[in-house]
This record gives sequence, C-alpha cells and structure tokens, in this order.
Amino acid sequence: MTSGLEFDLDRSSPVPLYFQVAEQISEAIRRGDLAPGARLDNEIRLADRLGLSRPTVRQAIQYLVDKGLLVRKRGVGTQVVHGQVRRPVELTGLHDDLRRAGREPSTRVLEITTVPADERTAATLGVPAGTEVVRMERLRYARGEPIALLRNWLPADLLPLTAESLQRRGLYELLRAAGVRLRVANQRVGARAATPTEARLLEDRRGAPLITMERTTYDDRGRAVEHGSHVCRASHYSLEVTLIER
Amino acid sequence: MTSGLEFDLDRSSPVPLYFQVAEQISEAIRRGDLAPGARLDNEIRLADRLGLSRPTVRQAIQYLVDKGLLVRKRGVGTQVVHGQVRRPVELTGLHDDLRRAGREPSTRVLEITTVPADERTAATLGVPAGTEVVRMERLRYARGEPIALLRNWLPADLLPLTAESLQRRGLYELLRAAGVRLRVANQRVGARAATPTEARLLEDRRGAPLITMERTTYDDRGRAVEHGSHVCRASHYSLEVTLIER
DNA sequence: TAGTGGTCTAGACCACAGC
DNA sequence: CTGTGGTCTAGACCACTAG
Repeated sequence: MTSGLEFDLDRSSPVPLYFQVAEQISEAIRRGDLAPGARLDNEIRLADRLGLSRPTVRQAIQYLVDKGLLVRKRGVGTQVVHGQVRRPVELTGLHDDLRRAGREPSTRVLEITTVPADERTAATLGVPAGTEVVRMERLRYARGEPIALLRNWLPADLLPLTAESLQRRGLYELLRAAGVRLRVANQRVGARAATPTEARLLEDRRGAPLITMERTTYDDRGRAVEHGSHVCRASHYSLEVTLIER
Repeated sequence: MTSGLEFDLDRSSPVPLYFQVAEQISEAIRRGDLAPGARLDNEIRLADRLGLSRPTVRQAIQYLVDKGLLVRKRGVGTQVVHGQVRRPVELTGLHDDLRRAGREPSTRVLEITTVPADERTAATLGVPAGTEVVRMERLRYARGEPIALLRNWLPADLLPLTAESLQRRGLYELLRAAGVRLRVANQRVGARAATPTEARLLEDRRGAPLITMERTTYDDRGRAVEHGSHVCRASHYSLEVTLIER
C-alpha cells in the first residue's frame, strides 16, 4: 500500500504535477518502501490523498508503467513489478552507458571529414544525394582498454564537430547540447567475427566475437540526425533492453 | 496534412475509439497516404473533424508516438517520422519473430523436466527455493536449418507443457493462450564464440559467433513467468529494436 | 503574434476480476 | 456484488515555436 507514503507536491514548480508524483513513487520503489508486488492505492483514493484529479494521477502511473516499474490489471490494481528494472528505457549512446556504469570512457578520433553523401547514406539520412555529411570513425576505450569501433554519418549542417569536442564528450551529449532532441531510434543488433583490421584496432585476436549495432536516430521533427555502424568487443560489453507490452 | 483522409469510426464497437483512430492513422502511414515528414492536423481540428474530444484524439496520437510512428513538437505539430519502423515494439519470442519474417520455424525439444528450483533460479523467478519449476531445452530451426538453442525455466504451476505442444507452437504463444498476459521483459544481449557442444547442435563450426540473450519476463501482476538463456547463430539471425525517448 | 502541443480539472459510464 | 482500471467528455490555462 502507499498509505504510509508521504508525497510532497509543489504547485508553483515548473515541474509537472504528474511528473512530481511519478518521481516520488519511483523513488519509493528504489528505496524499497514499495517492495516488488506491493499494491498501490487505487487511482481515486490516490487522487483524493494528493489533492489531484484522477487523470493527473493516471498520467503519473502510466508514465511508470511505460518505464516498466509498475504493472496494472483491471479489477485488481496497480502493483510494483518483481525484478529490478536494470536500466531505464532511454535513448543513450555508448558513452553515456559506460559512464553510468562507472567505466570512465575515453575516445580516440581516427577520422572526421565532411564529404558529399553517396546514394546509400543520403537515403538513410533522408537528404538529397550529394548533401554534405560528416563521416567519422572513433575508437572508444573504457578503463584504458579498447571497447568499440564507432562509425557515424550525420548531416553537416546540424552542428559543428571537432575531434577535440568528440574526445571529451559523447556524440549524443553534443547533439543534445546543440538543441537536438532525440526521439526515436531504429536499431539492429547482431554479431560476427572480427576482421583483421578490427582485431588490430581493438587489440583483440582475429575472429574474436563482436556485437554489431546499426542505428538510425530521429529528432522531434522526424528527421534523421545520425546513422551509426558500430562493433563492440563482446567480451567487454553487452546491451540491456527493457521491453514493454502496452 | 490529414485533411484528405477519411476516418470511419464505429461507436458501437467494443474497440476503443482512440484505438480505431490510431489504427487508421497507422494504416494511412503504411499505405503511404501519410508520407514521412507529413504534418497531421492539429489536435483540436482533428477532434472536431472526428466528433471526438481532444483527450481522446491525444490518446490516439500518444499511442503512435510511443510506437515510434509519429513525433510531436510543441509549437510545431505532429509529424510522421522519417524512416520506416522496421518492427513494432512488441514483446515477442523467437518463434513469432521467425514466423513474421516468413521463415517457417520449427522446434526440436531436447529436454523438458520438472525439478525443484535451485537458489539462483528461485531468485530469478521470485519463488521460494525448492519450488517446482519446468526446465526445458529446445533447438529452433528455420527453413530446416538450426538457428538457436533455447534454455528456459518457468514456474511449474503456470501451465501444462508437453514436448508435443512446444513442437508446434512457441512458448510465448502457449503462455498467452493459457491466459498469461506478458507485460515487461528485462533482456541482456551479448555475443560469444560457440562451445563445441553448441557448435555440434547448431551444425556450425566451433568458435562461430553467437548472439546471447538472457531474458526474464513478467506478467500483468508483476510476477516472473519465464526466464530464458538463449544462443542464436549470428550468421542466421539479428535483433531489431526501436527505442523511444519520452 | 498566432498556432501548437503540454498540462490539468471534475465529472461520467463501462468492462473485467475476484469473492 | 464490489472494487478496480479503461475509456470518454468539454472545457481551461500555460509554454514553447516560428514568423
């Protein structure tokens, strides 16, 4: 039950009320005050207790259901899901992933050039063939060891990119700082053996298993802002995904 | 614009109105009547045209935004995202994946037994140690070729499982048919080289690159209903994921 | 400044689960 | 039968975007 929980809402804050509620429920779960399987008060009672309308409370709950923290069942109620959500479902780059895991990422920029887009790149990014695009190749390290080889293409007019800025910050971080709001990414994940070149760059043996990732990311206008084709050393990295069925 | 689109709503249908709207917009995108980048009418106008309230129209749009088909930006409008969503974000098993791709999956059940849960399995499934669980091992084929080696554990009281039923239907399909509603899955994806045993079963060479998947799935009561530890031949399979930032 | 989505309210009726 | 979430209405005001 949430009966014992205290909620602290600030109506003068620019933070939406539904989000304040969601954050505090989320925090209660993280702390363990709401154990896995625990039932929340029903939506009406929760709304009464918080002095909010039911739709606002529903919005808060829906937000956490979409993140995989809560599950709902009609006639039963809303409960905390068993099993920790290992990672929130977010649109992150490898740099953020590693930093979050406390693995001190660093980057070596192998190449960064501006070229006219060939047919295939233009189609992927949804720009006319021949448009200027930035092509870059980076080597990502964690704790001093090579982890991944990253190849990216993005429209040249999106933001200025330099080897210096890419060495200290991840691509996604730079995009966000430039006001680009990432919204959707289509990603294909596979695996294959390392080629001799890849093995040399990643300081691994030829034929070592690599995770492959092919990703195109779109902003809040629906435009492609980045395409990436990456390989990661499987011995040093794995992906975590949370799937939600609506 | 959606101005030229026709919408056909049935208020007597048990299908929710927001879902009817979402389906028809989705269909218009699939057909190409709404091209990538196309702007929808604004929410107020759309609500007027359909004879619905704005919240209902918003719910329909939100549904498609969550699926990655649409993007919204305040002050701008709602647009169709560039780049096809290759696969809807759904909670599917390998069997469904392959069948959807028209690859005629078939299954050979190598083992299926009921055993008391050891410490680790019990913790993963959130049941007391010693509880009866089903342990199974399957070999999944597509077009006659071995694709994946699947190992699963699930609570024994959930549903009766036989080698016969598993040979003709996927595990997720059987779970759904038994009234289990899957809601959340935490999944870890990696890669490694095939062991000699795996290579023999998968009819591949030793050291061949494999995709590894470790997944725990929860139902609408928040209980773990299945844990899987799978390996797939990377040469014959890859995963597609769509990531959405809220 | 005009137009858009973002948030919020205060109700209503319905469908489904479980006793 | 009772309680729960699921759906729906008809408004309101605000914050942000773009010209």
